[in-house]
Amino acid sequence: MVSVAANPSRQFSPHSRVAVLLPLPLAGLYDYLTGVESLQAGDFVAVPLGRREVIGVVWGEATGGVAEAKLKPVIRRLSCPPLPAISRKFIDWVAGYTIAPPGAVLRMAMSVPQALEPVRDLVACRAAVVLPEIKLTEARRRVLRVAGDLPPLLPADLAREAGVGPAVVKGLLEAGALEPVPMAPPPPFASPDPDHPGPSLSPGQQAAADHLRQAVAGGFSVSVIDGVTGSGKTEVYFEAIAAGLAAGRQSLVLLPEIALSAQWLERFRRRFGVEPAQWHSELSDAKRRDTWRAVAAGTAKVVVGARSALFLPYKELGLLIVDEEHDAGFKQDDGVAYHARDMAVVRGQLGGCPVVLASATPSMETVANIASGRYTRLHLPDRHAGAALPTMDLIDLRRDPPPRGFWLSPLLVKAVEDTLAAGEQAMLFLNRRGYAPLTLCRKCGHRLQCPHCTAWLVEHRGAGRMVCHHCGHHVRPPTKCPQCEAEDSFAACGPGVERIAEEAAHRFPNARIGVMASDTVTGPQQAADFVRRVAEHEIDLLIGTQIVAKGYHFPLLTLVGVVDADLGLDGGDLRAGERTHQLLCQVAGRAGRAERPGRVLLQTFQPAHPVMVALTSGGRDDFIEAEAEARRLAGMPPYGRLAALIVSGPEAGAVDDFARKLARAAPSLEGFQVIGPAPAPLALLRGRHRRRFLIKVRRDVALHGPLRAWLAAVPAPSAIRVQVDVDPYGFL
DNA sequence: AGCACGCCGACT
DNA sequence: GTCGGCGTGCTC
Repeated sequence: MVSVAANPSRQFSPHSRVAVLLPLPLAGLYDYLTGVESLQAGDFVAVPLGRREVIGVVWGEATGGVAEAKLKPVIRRLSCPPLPAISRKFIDWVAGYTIAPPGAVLRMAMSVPQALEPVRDLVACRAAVVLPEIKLTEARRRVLRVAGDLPPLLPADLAREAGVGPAVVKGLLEAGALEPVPMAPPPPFASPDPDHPGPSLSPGQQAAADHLRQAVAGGFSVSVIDGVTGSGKTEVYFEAIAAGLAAGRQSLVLLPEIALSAQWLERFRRRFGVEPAQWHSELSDAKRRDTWRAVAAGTAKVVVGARSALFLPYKELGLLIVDEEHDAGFKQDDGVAYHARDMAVVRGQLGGCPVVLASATPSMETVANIASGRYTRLHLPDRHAGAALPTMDLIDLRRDPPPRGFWLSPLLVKAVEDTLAAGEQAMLFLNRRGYAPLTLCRKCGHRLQCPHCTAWLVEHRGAGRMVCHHCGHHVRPPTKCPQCEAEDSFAACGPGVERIAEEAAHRFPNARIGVMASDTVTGPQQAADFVRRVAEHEIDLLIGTQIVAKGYHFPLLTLVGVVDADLGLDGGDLRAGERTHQLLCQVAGRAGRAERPGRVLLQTFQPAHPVMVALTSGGRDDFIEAEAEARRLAGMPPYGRLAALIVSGPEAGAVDDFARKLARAAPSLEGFQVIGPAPAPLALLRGRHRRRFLIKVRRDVALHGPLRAWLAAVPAPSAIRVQVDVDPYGFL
């Protein structure tokens, strides 16, 4: 099934055949006749498919497995630059590894169909010198006035400026009252200046930067910048980018939450004088199109983006950087299930260029790769500018519990009061959106549940809704219990950030409180605005979920209170301990980054848990060693390999039947263990019943071959979907 | 992924 | 009697 792109320079002469990869989840390549044009591998072509026209990519020689009479000719070759050979190899590799159809991977690389069409000459318009005889309506007058006052504008912009519909402008153009003027193409992405004066580096940073500069001059390598929050990892890898720029090659920086990293962009601008090209889901169509083209043309020298930026058609990528490499946001669970960090390493290998991973809390996978000598560790032990690491202390909730119906221990309340009294800022962290995670009836015990998922409905009091966090289903809070019909009998159980905000407003009546969660802060603009309000001290007490843990820097923030440090430890998840440790380290890093010392208080019921001990007695290495030992003994990643199969369908019975059939056909091989079927962690999701297999494979045993053969031997009925997740992370 | 074909309920 | 719901199947 893995199709390997043939000899990249291969030409396909007229009246022969080519294999074309279409950006669809089809099983393989489709053959076409070349027509009168000569083609080469990588060319974008329009081809007929059924009764529609689809754009695909010439992948190589025809596969020949289809009847002669079925072959149709290629319609035309697009004039855009061909998809580079490395991109094609990468797509094949990712498809093979993730057991996804290559076309599904190509689709990620072709997310901007408009970018493939020739650059359209934009035509602006200005008022004609000689006004022809036309009927002047009020709308037309406004347009002509604006056109006279402003430089030539695109018709759509002119209409907007004049406050009229586009038809008015069109009419004036046709009448000759406006005349078209050719407009300059959109400004190219400004080249970042490697010699722009930037901040000076500490000796430790300098040494790491020197190593990276050398790496950029060589071929494939993986370096890991391992440094506590505030140690200046970003400035170090900026020097690698500078070296890449000097060598005239492109660099890619992957961030887990690009849309929310206004502060990162600002740092980049300070170092290089301009903003980099950006790639994320909130870009406008026009911006996406221009960025895609600039990446393909090689004029976008530095791209910062979310994981999907990995699949852009770089002309000459010379460096990949994955910041916060431990972040679970790099794992895509739907569609093609891939981990952007791991695929970035593969992309570096295929392109023969260095890869840099950066984190304050490297993943167990990365730690293992450092230990085996595959990755080189660059350690930055100190916080920049001599700032001290925050002190971390536990609040034992068994000994110092909050009053009934409250969630903040008196010790934490006192600490917040002291901090606010000193004119500093505090943050309360709780990784749970909404008001309360569970609502039940006091009379009969009925719990409000999502009709489509195995999940409770979460009360969002601000929005006046009960929301399912898995499928988005929402209802107005019911007044009567759907089970026993008791009136006003509901009790909110447990806290979410909204409830903590309510408690904080009661405890700290004079504090200006701001809540930051993914449902209150949506989009880069709002995030930037919120960050500004905190930075300018318009907010005293910041209350937030995961989203506040990510890389923001607030000089006056000296206290972080973690409301529920145990959250995420239970659930039997393989990575629960690792993830909790990383998240809490990340959150702790928000405290006291300037000259003011920071303090972190962790509320826990399990003060003896290895994660809590590691956090408070500074034993990160001990924790990692213990975690690694446990994983090694259990044959779990990174010392063994996992794959997950999710079988899903609308009917529970049919899903079970098929899962049993799969189980009977499971390969029985030494070191290849099939566990399941079992109800998936979300046994019902979006109305689909789900069963899960876990495949646990020894490191020295092949995973892909047997897995592919197994799946091919048991074709799924059309109503049933089998999702494969190699190296699963979360719950899929 | 589209877009067909195909077979059962509420409309002109 | 038809319009149209979306289940199933194919596209070189």
